[in-house]
Formats: sequence, C-alpha cells, structure tokens
Amino acid sequence: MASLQNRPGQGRRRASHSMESVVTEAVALLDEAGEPALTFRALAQRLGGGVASIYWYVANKDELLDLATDHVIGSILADIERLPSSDDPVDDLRAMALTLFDAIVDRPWLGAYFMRNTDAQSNSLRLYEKLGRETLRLDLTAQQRFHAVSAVIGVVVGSAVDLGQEPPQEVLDGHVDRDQFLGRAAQAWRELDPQDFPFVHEIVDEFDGHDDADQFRSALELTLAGLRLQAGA
Amino acid sequence: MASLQNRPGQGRRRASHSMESVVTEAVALLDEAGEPALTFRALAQRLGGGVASIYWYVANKDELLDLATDHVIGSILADIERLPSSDDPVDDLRAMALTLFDAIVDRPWLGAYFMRNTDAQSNSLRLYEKLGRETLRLDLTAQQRFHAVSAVIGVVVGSAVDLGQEPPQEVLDGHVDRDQFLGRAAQAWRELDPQDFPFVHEIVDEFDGHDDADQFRSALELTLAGLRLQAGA
DNA sequence: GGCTACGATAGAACAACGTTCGATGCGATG
DNA sequence: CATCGCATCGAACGTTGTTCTATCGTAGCC
Repeated sequence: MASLQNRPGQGRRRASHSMESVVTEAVALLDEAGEPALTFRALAQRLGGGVASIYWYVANKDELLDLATDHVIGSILADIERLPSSDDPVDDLRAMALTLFDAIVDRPWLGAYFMRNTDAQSNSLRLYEKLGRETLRLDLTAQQRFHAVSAVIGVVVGSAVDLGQEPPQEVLDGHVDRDQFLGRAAQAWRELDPQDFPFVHEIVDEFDGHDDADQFRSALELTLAGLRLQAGA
Repeated sequence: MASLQNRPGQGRRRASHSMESVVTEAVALLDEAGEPALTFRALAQRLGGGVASIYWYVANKDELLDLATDHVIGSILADIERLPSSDDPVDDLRAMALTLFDAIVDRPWLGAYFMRNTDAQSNSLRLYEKLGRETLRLDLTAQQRFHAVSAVIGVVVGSAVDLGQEPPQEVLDGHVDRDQFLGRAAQAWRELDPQDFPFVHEIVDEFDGHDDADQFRSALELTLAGLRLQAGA
C-alpha cells in the first residue's frame, strides 16, 4: 500500500504520502485542537498535497477517524500490555482502566470515537479482549463477565465524555484557566437558594477545583467494589 | 417573548414563531433522525419561515441544542419527580437512573448533549440536585456524595453514548435489523482464533442479541452495590 | 389619523466543510 | 519507446452554520 517514499526530484510538484503518514498527521491535528481541527484541507496542507489525494487512502472522514482512533488505541494497548500482572484480577483491571483514562486525558477527542466500531478498530477489539481476560480469573458467569467489562468501559467512557466537552471559548483563548472557570460556575451555584438546592450546596466546595482523575477513580472504585462482591471474593 | 400567535389573515406572507415553537420543532427534528437532521434550513421550513429568523431566538446551533436538551430533560425530570419514594435511598437512585435511561433509549441523541452545560440547561441542574438529594440520606462525606452522583450519571452517559452511535447505513435503511447486525458482528468474532481471543469467545453468545437495557442495569447494579458498601449499609 | 420606533421576519450572500470528477503525472512493465 | 495503472491534484458541487441588510407590521405617541 503506497510504499514509495518521497523523492521529489526538484521543485516540489507532487507529494507522495503513505497510509502511515496520513493517519499520523490526522492524529496530530486531532491532538492539537480536537475533532474540528481535522479537516481534509488542513490535513492535505500538512501532507503537502492535494485534498482529493487523501481519498485514495480513506473512503470518508468516518473511516479516517476510525483509523486515527485505532492507531492511538494501539499505543495505549502497548502501554497496558506493559503493566505488571498481579494475582488480583480486579487490581489489574483497575490498573488497565487507569492507564486508559490517562491516555484519554491526554487526548480528550478519543472519548467520542472510542469503541465505536470494532470492525474498523481492530486494536479496540484487542483492548476489549485484554480487559475481559481479567474477568476470566473471577468466579462469574459468562453474562456477568460480559457485563463487567461493559461496565468498566462504561465508566471510562462516561468520564471521557465529560473530558471531551470542548471547553468554552474563553478557556481555549487562555483568558481564563480551568480553575477560574470552575470557580465561576461554583459561585453561581452558591448563589442558588439553599432550600431548593441542598445537595448542590453540600457539594459545591468539592466541585470547585475538583480533579477529574479523582472523580474517575471514585466511580471506578464503586464499580470494582461491586464486581468484587459479585465474584464473592 | 413573542407571544402573538399565528394570524396569517390571508396569503401566508410572514410566519410568526415563538421560543416555544422553535424548541419544540427542533426536538421533533432531533427525534426523527438525530442531530444531523437538525439544520437551520429544515427547521425554518418546518416553522414556515426564513432561516435567519431563528437567529432572533437563539444565538447559534449550540444554544439551540442546549435549549432542546433542557426542554426534554424538563419532561424527564417531571417523570422522575412522579416516582414514589421509598425508605431506601439506593433503591430510589436506581429507579431514577432507570427512568433516565429509558428516556435516552427513546431519544438516543440526548446522550451527546446531556449535562453539557448546567448554565444553559437549568433542568439539568435540577436533575442533578434530585439525584444528589438521595445521597444526603446516606452516611457519606460530601466528597463521597459528589463522586457518587457523578458515578451514577457516568454510568448512564456511558451507556447512552453506546446507544447514541448512529447505526450503520444498512440498519437505517431497514435492509438489516439490529439483531442481524449484531449477529453478523458476533459471527466475525466467532471466527477469530480462540487462542488469541479467549474472552471474546467466552462472551460472544452473550453479545449476540444482547439487550442494551440489561447491560445498563448490570453496570448500574455494580455501582450501586459499591455505593451501598461505601455507606456501610 | 398619521408617524415613528422597534420587535420580528426573511432573502441573499459568505466562508468552510465533506465529497466527487476528470485530468494528469510518473514509475514499472512490455 | 509506448503502455498501463497506481497515485495525485485542482476545480467544482452541494450542504452546512452564520451574517448582512432590507423590510414588514403593530403599539404607542403627538
């Protein structure tokens, strides 16, 4: 598949890409400014070629996103396979989920496309298998194992979606940082009637300046605790 | 705010909308065919008016989506407030989460915009409060309560995102129904090497023809079990 | 009753996007 | 040297969100 490297002779007339370079640059664009930044025109400019050329490698933008997603999941999978294995499958499951979460923190756009299509995303399937294998070490029915992995992935995706929300323009512009933004929302909450919103008042200090990672870890811990209970350990 | 109703006299020259009608029709479009169906032109045609008129009511599409989301969350909130209250806060939390899930099954597009912006979505905040109030009846710290509600919402959103994925074209066209589609994916999984994918083989029969609601209920149950444990009950 | 101010409407235009078309370059093969 | 097919690209198309500008129609005033 398009193995020849660049050999522009002289006067850069035509560009010659490769599947690799297309996907890599696509990921780079996504990393820089999320999904809106990945346009065929921006990608073509980066590759030093024409817009239509990209369509020789991918059928459409959806496929491009699938390939980009699968590509980075490949490296996440490598991270996860590098993790030490313990004698407690739940501990291992937690470690994997945390690794996954960290990767999504670095690439918030991942959340939206994660696990969308295990056909086109073969690394997703491998990741799914890797997580699931831990449940084989637990005393569960097949259905419980299926649901357990779905639940863990659900927790990750649920947190990832939060992370993936494009922050408001002022934060992107750098005029306001995340803590200020959170603080401003918290302040609005504090001004609500405590009679009508007792819970919001109870937790507003926790919300103000909270850490997304803590939030994720807690949610994961609840699920894992439930899983441990289910496995009767 | 634009209270006058239509009174076209004769010869429908100009249309007169209202905030209500704009949001209602926007929701109708979303319900019919998801986010891609909600375009300003389609909405204008439905309202019998011009495209630019809509901008008198909303600043941009994001705001329109926020309003539409908040509108339907309002009716979900009403459903939830109609639920009977028991003496077990965890049971009540489960009932609320299930009601929420059912609503998202009916409106898969909701998943993507749910809880995106509690400023513009005041019903989201009320829903958040409603869920959180149950945790006030549990023996938890403020931080645990904050995390507990986030976790429950995370489970819902995690499942909702799955549901929200636009099914492939052939399913939308009605050429292939969901079970056939699932079955085909399952078949592909069955053809994988069992040595490389023991877990996938273990659960492929569960995956084939599985019910999303079951999957959600199981994930929720794990989180709630963990929560009960945490509350020491 | 005319006049005005303003709330509300709308058509046309713009820029950006995904996608398609047709033509063209270029290296390998005969 | 001619041919073939992989790979490339500029230009164009249709659709989208959004803005500009012009206009209508009614409530309120002199």
